[in-house]
Amino acid sequence: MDKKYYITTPIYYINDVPHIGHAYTTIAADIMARYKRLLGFRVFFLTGTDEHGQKVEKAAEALGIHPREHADRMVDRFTDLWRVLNISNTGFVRTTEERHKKVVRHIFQKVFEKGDIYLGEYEDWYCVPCEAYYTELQLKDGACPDCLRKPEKLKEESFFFKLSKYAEPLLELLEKQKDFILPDIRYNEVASFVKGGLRDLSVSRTSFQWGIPVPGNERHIIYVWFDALTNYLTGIGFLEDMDTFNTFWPCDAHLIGKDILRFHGVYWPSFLMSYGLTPPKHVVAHGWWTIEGQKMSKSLGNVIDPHEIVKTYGVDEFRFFLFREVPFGLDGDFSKHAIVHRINGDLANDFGNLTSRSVTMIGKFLQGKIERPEAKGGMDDFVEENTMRLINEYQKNMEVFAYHKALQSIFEIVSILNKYIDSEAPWKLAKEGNPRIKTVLYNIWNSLRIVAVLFYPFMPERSQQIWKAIGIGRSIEKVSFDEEKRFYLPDDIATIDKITPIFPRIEV
RNA sequence: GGCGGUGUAGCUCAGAUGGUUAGAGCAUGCGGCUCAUAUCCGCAGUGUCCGGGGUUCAAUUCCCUGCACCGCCA
Repeated sequence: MDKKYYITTPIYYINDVPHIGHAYTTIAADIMARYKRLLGFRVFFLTGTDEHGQKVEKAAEALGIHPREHADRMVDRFTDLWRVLNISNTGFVRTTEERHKKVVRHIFQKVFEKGDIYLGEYEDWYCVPCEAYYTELQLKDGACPDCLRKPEKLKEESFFFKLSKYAEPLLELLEKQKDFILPDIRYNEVASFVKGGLRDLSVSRTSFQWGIPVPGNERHIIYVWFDALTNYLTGIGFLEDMDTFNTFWPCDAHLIGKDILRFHGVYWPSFLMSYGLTPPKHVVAHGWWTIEGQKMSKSLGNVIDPHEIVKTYGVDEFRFFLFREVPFGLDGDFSKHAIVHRINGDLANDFGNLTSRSVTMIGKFLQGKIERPEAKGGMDDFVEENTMRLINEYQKNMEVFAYHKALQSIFEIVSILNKYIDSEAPWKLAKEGNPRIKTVLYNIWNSLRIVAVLFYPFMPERSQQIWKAIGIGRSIEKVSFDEEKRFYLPDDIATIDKITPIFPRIEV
């Protein structure tokens, strides 16, 4: 059976400058995409940009240009960053593309014909910067409860989606797919929201023009979330290329920030059920990053440009830090001290130094040639057994996006290897002319090769460098995980010599 | 206000269907090695396991209550 995997990031709103939060979600998706490819899956990895809405319209107006032109300028900021961060997406949707508008109109039309969308009227307060609607009660002293800016009062004719009709089906979905929402801590949040009763959702606006008009009633623009969520269908060829679409739908995982959980955990599956498509398998919500202990905000001026971090610390180091530092799902704090600490402690001292000492010993004691083991003893079996055990742990954790735990498993192997080197003291075996030196270095070489594979989804470039350093010429991204997760002796290893540190210490 | 969660070593956290010495990483102190990026390895710790009450032979682990913090909703 053909193994396939479909993973998405949200489409990012082009009015924001890409920051650590965007990078985080996208790297998280990239890690899974790379991991699944190693396992032999056909992966579709989709990201994109959300380009409609009042905010874009107003920004363009302020610049005196057409919103489309504004969007064209802004979208590069995202694609540039993805290139810098080594994002391996296979698709990219812009909501202004014709193929997308076609899909949105189609879905809207069908859902309307089914009777799940009807014309009504509502009165609400709308906060333009937040793109959010509030009832009179939700306002805080007449201001937006989120950003405290003054909202606009709206009384409009609007199309409504019969969300209320889907409370029961949603509860059934949540009951049937206990892992629909990941991590667990977010599950109740969605469940209790649904249990609290759902009111019908306004899915059109007449207050601005920049968007996709409602079919048959062009005065109305389709609500940004109805428009945006639908990108997950567009991206894999819905309507245009149904073969591809049918291969990859239903989606395996939508990665999102916790702030848009409701849209993905409640609205999106409802839209899909109404249209008649299977809801996604998982919605994975992660936490937020603070910067040096403070909430990220434009007014504080502490929004960090990911380009800067990459320039200072390196792409892989940045990718690594984000998932090593914080349990996936929880909030985290980004600070210079923390990233330097992680790089020096985990990467330079523990892992990098392990690589250096291993490579050097193979060069010195075996003249750069790994050989088949002859005699066993000491901790030899312990190393192989535990490497195998920890590979399993790693895989279990990767499957549920517990990246931090997966990384912990890798570092347990690293730690075992450092202890192993110490207890077996290859330099002594060499001096004694003990043949077990071959066994010990064979084991170290094998574990190290595997560790590089395990690290690969997180640090693709560094992993490749390590493979090269231990004499493997193959491209690490093309290997089969199952082939590599065993101890063996390939016949095409290059001579192994010295290396310059792969993760140099950062002196402070 | 309603629902849910959390509160364990200096810091970040793990953990026990209740039962002998409650764990890991980081940070701190001491010792060892020399293959290695002044890296690595070993040892040493310290804890009213949030407060109060209850169930029990026995609770930090279960129940109730209080406090603090967090999330979602209104």
